[in-house]
Amino acid sequence: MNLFAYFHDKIAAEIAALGFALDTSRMSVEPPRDPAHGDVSANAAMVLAKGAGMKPRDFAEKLRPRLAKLDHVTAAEVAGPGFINLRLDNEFWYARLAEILRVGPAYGDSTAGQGRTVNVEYVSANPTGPMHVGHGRGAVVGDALAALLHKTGHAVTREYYVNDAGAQVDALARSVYLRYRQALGETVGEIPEGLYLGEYLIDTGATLAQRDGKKWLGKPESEWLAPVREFAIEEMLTLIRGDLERLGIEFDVFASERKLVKAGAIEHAIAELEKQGLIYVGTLEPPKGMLPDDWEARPQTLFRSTAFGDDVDRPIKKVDGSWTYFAADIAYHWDKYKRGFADLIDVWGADHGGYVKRMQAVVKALTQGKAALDVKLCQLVNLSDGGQPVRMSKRAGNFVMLRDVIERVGKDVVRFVMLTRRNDQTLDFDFAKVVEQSKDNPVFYVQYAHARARSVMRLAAQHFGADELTPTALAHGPLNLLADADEIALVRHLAQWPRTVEGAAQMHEPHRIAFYLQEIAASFHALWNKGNADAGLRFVVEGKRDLTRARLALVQAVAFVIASGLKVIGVTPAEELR
RNA sequence: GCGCCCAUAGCUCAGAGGAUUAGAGCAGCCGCCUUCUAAGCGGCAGGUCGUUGGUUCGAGUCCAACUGGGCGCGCCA
Repeated sequence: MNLFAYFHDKIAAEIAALGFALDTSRMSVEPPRDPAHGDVSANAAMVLAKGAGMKPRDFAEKLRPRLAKLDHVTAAEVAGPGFINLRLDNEFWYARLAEILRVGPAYGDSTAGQGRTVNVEYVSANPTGPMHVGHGRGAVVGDALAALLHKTGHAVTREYYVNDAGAQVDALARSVYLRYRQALGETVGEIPEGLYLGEYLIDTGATLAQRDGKKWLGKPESEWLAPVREFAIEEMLTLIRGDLERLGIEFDVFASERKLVKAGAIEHAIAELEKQGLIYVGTLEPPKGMLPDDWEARPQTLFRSTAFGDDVDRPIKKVDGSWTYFAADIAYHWDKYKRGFADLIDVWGADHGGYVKRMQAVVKALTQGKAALDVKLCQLVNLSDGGQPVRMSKRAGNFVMLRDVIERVGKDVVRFVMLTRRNDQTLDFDFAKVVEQSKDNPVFYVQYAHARARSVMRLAAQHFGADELTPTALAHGPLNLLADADEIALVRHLAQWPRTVEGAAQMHEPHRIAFYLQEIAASFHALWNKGNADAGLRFVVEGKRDLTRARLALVQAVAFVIASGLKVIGVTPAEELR
């Protein structure tokens, strides 16, 4: 259970019992910043005193005795401008420990989402080549966020938008055709401007040659473009699917832009906007200060996104009359809404930052404000190897492929490291550092804590029967023998897991999970080391079976919470490290 | 020029509008292995939370302006 939500309800009930009909939704119940102030801190008095016609401290004093009588509360104190701080007895923490053992890695699961439908769209890399490291960051952030929302009781759909229409896939088809001719013995020379240079396309061209033989040689583009394009997209998606599989990511939906276009979804969406008077033909002001060389004023078909907070209205048609990418994205987001999603989340690269406002504007317009779109922008990943920057150039086609990174450091390392920074901070990824086995490496540090916990349990198995070490047996053990202040402190910390999960889910910030796990690992390593200094504080104490069982309960709970967190991140907990 | 993101210890970064004392890690200094993994732990030292205003009982957190950095800026996706 989220103990802070629990006490929020308790406190709200006591306020009601005092005869006040006040809105307690603004009241926060949190851990105090300074643990010396207690276990639970409520700002009720400051938020509610005005409504009750009282001074905050007077209100707090009136409420205090009632809270002091709540179960497991040993003290209620009024502090500062009117905080009410509660201290809880050890029994409460033993109950939390037993709870963790009872539910195992499902600890932290919550119904906060109330089954709300959420669509998390991430990766959505163009089907023009394998995934690179930047895609990897978005992939991990999106996937962990989806897992987090699932854990908090949302109905989550993981979705990948395939940009299989438009100029890029035409360029892909031409690039593959070139490699196809090459595979059949032609000399193609320099790859022309605008085509893809990636060496992976050599294989694709060869595969096409193998499948179709000389069928397309010497034919006009109008004949081969469509079939080659279809073939190439499928090949690229196979590559991408392979990359995702290596990362352990599985999508529920691959949404095809081409299918949407074919079904006339763009026309429908634009017609809807037109009905609302949000489409017009006009001429935009040139961007100030940075004028494109070939700029000339011309009338365009525009979406009035300024009506919803955007800076300028946005074109939905190109000069040749075809739809812009934005127009397709309008249709796509409306489609998501019509499929029943009230909450939309897009995970994009930071270079798409300029599109956030217009997309949110569209979602507002098409759903009459009933759907919310949150866009998580992921900053760059700076690759280095032992401190030496790894330079990438898309132009030269030598960008570092995600699969190579996974092959070198492993899926678990990639996933964890991608969450060691907020999504909107640039991330340094050093090949040498992330596989280092030291406390400087957060992945290792957390894995080591889990492995240590498992190691203790294995050792304990030599002294106890298997039936004595099951989580249930441990939960029913003499937990009250846990008396060391650091042991209780660790239980407290573990008991914050549900709140951490709910907070991270609500704020759409999966990195918080990685940070929390590092804290738990640190607490556990510290406790472990107290056993080095004082043998009486070791987890397994010769001749003290009851005390040992109580401590094993704590050790098992640590393992469960770390496993619970790693599951959100998509990392396999290590049983041992070699 | 405009928009978005960012600015917290020497470095890399956390920080849900709250309390006399803003936290980690690294680097620095001093310590801890006869041991369940020392692949670890403890301690010391280190801060005008970019600047200036504003809102509030209260601001690292919210608002505005400014300074500095990243990303982007009509018919690419």
